[in-house]
Amino acid sequence: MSDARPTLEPATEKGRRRRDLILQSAIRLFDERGFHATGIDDIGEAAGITGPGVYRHFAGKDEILIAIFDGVWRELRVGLEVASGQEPEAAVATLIDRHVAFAVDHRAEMALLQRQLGNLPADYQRRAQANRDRYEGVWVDALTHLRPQWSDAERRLIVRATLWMVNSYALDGHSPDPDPETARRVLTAMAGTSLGVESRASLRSKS
Amino acid sequence: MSDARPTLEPATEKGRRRRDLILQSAIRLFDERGFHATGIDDIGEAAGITGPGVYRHFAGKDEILIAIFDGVWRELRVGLEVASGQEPEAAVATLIDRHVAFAVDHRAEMALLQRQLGNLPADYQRRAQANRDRYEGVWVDALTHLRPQWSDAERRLIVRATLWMVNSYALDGHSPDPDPETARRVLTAMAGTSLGVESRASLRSKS
DNA sequence: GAATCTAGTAAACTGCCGTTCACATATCGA
DNA sequence: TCGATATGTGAACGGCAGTTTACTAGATTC
Repeated sequence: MSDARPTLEPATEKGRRRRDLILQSAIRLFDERGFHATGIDDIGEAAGITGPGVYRHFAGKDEILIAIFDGVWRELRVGLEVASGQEPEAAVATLIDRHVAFAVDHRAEMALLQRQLGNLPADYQRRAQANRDRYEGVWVDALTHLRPQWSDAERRLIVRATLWMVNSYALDGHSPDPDPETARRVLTAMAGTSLGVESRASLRSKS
Repeated sequence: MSDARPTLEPATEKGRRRRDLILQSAIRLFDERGFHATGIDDIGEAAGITGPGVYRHFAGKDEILIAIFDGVWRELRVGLEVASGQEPEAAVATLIDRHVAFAVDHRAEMALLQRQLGNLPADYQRRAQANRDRYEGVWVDALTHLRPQWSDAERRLIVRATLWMVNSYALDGHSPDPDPETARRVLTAMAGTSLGVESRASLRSKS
């Protein structure tokens, strides 16, 4: 028997490389043209194969976007772990630094996460929402120790507003591209101010 | 002869009402389910007619979204005009107040503008980009007088970040809904801080 | 009060696009 | 060397959803 459903876990080195190529191509194309405007054939072609070949690596178009999102969450979780051992003020500074760095260094992925989530089936959207709640929760908790005078709803609102603010760099077009270093510096300072952490704080903690 | 293309400008009062119904239904549905997940039949049904009936009022699905966007821009432009006669500091305060008010009072429309623009044809996206540049330009200009020490690229970056921050209220789900008044107050203060306008300033100017 | 225009319907059309199928090639362990 | 598995191709399929068409009922006008 030869045609029991294919594994979809890359078995060989070649398979791993192709899978990565597909993911990188999809990130670029989804970001440039949007999820629906990008065809499977486009993704395949950008990855050096034909459209149907993509199905050797992903069960469907949705799965590609899901894999991208999972990668983003995996990366963002690292920031949470680094911050988890620190005092509230240093923790917030770390969270900001990490998030800003990721948003600046991985524009397209961050933009996709904010814009294209609505294109996935509802059950995955719930999973993603749980990820987000957990991520924001850590920010809110750290802030709770720092600004107990704010209400819970206010802290949540402020954290969300701050995250969107930072993500703006990823979301906005690329017109008069501010160089990444400037963006990193300005956004870090703005986020610190928003959360009431003195910019001094966000400037010192280097990982 | 009876079938020269229909006008598409509402001719009767009934037509005007139906057109508005379609627009309001589409705003809600596009926001809840996304542009592609919402069918013409869904929109028609929500507006009390069948799918094809929508084509008596709009030339196509795209045109509905475009009409929504044009409405948003029309409304936002009013804020620009109000601010245009004022001194830089008051102008910025007015821009903030107006934008916050619109984002809080018209969550769905603002969310659509940020999220669903990518679903429209490229030539309309250019038109929308021009609208946005003009809108942001007024903010940047007012800020130029206020904070000449910042570079042009920095000002642009900061304005965009601030706008995304305010729009966060419209973009984020509705989970622990902070009441609109709190949101308005907090976001206005945060925006003022981001732009270096003392919150005192943003608190006084009431239209 | 016939002619005309508007608003609406049901049914059919159509093109796109994700997906599946049948088949080829190559890689590789035993 | 040989079977098994992984990877890839071209062609076809199938369904959804936006749109068009032909037709009807109501309103409006002269």
